[in-house]
Amino acid sequence: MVVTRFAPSPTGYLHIGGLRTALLSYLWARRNGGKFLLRIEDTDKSRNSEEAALAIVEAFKWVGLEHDDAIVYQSARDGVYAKYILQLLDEGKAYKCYMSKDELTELRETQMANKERTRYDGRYRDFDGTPPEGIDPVIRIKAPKTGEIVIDDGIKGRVSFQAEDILDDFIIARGDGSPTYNFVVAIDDALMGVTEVIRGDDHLSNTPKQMVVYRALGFDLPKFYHVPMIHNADGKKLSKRDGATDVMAYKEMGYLPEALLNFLVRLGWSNGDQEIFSLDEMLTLFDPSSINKSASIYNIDKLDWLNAHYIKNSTNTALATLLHESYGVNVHGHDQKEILLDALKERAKNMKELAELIPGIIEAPTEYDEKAVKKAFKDDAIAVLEAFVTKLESAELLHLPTDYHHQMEALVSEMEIGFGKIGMPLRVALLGSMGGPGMDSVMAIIGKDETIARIKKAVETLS
RNA sequence: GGCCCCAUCAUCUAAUGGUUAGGAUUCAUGGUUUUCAUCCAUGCCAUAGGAGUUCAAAUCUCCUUGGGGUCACCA
Repeated sequence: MVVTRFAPSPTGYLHIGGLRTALLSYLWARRNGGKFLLRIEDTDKSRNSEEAALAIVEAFKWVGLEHDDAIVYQSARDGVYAKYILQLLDEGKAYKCYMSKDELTELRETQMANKERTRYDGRYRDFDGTPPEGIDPVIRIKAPKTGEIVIDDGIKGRVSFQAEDILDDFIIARGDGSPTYNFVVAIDDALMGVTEVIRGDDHLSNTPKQMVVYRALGFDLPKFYHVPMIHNADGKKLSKRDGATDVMAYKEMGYLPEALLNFLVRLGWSNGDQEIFSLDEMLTLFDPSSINKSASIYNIDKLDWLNAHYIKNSTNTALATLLHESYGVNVHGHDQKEILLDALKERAKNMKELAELIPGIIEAPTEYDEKAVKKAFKDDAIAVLEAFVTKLESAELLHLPTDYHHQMEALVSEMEIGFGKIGMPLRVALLGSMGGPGMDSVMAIIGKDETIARIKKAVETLS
């Protein structure tokens, strides 16, 4: 069975880059009928892990990703780690190191001064004398001193390191006994049965260390997929400074989760010329081994385009629900919902914008844009509007946009004028400015009485 | 700096030794529209550089250059 996992460190919210690796892990697990697990890496006890986990679950819920089984908290697994530390100590695969932090710093400085690689010198590796007083020893694992370490990465291919270049006997437990990251990651992945580790390629250089732990403990290695980073416009790793990195901020900005997921899955991965992917399509098509090797730059333009696309293709019912729940905007009645949203959903880049467009239609204008008035109200505009009011008053069964359209057509043919002669002044009268949806739709949305009232008010104010 | 990774339009990417190097976004222009947006059409724009291998290189090899990541008793 394929088991993947997402293992964020608790920073308080779900990062957009994290969502991408989570999505990819999720897709691959689901496609193979496997499991997608969630683990919170909170070995640093000073941070509030409960809150962070909640924030991540909330974001998962918003985008529709579901993890299997209970969330695993590393902070609750001290006993597990302690057991393995003891085991390694017993087997002579790890040892206590009594070097003080000052000594360590000193060693590093000397090495730096000599332009050597900074590394632990292994002075306690085979120590059997009397340990110095007053030092809480750290536990170090015996790492190979020489030899080649090869990662058979599902994305990068064969990546090879020399032990002498990168390894030393690294710390697996601190002076206070708490275990360190590279140690617990390996243990948890192995114990949780993770078969494929899909994560950012900033972890590539951690992998050899984790492999040392796997080997020492006799665990089977998972398949690694190191996904290239997402960069900002400057080509650097995306960071908080780059603005919207919190997934939930995208909800606030009015993005649809399907747009965000579609955008993220296309970063570094493609299926021919296809741009639009439903979650179902991703589920049948995605394969981590076809992810690109190079980093991609985060460019919001394409997200905007996708978001507009998904809004246009949403049902009015779905939009109305969202508008109500997230923006407190209510559209009343079946007709208004259908006609109004049909007219507006083609014009909004995001849900926030859509929400803001609505009052501009259903509320009467309180003022008239000066430029628009100047452009629209010349010659006999007033007379045309008055004639139109008369026409509407005598008309029956005005309901759909086409009904109003017929009225406009009739008027322009009777008066022998162009469409613009009625369209432009009418637009100013009903909306207060140029721009916006077709007048036939607007009239159908606000209805006959309101239409007449708005025209009369405009005629009165502007003549 | 050591180690590792990467390199096709501005951006996301396609082309797994043979294509006029394709698509999408952005941008520009035109059309549609009473207006704006949408939509449609058209256009602009790329194989980082240099050696090799080959009948043939974006694609394979090497070098250079450039970019990124990582080097903790953080995760």
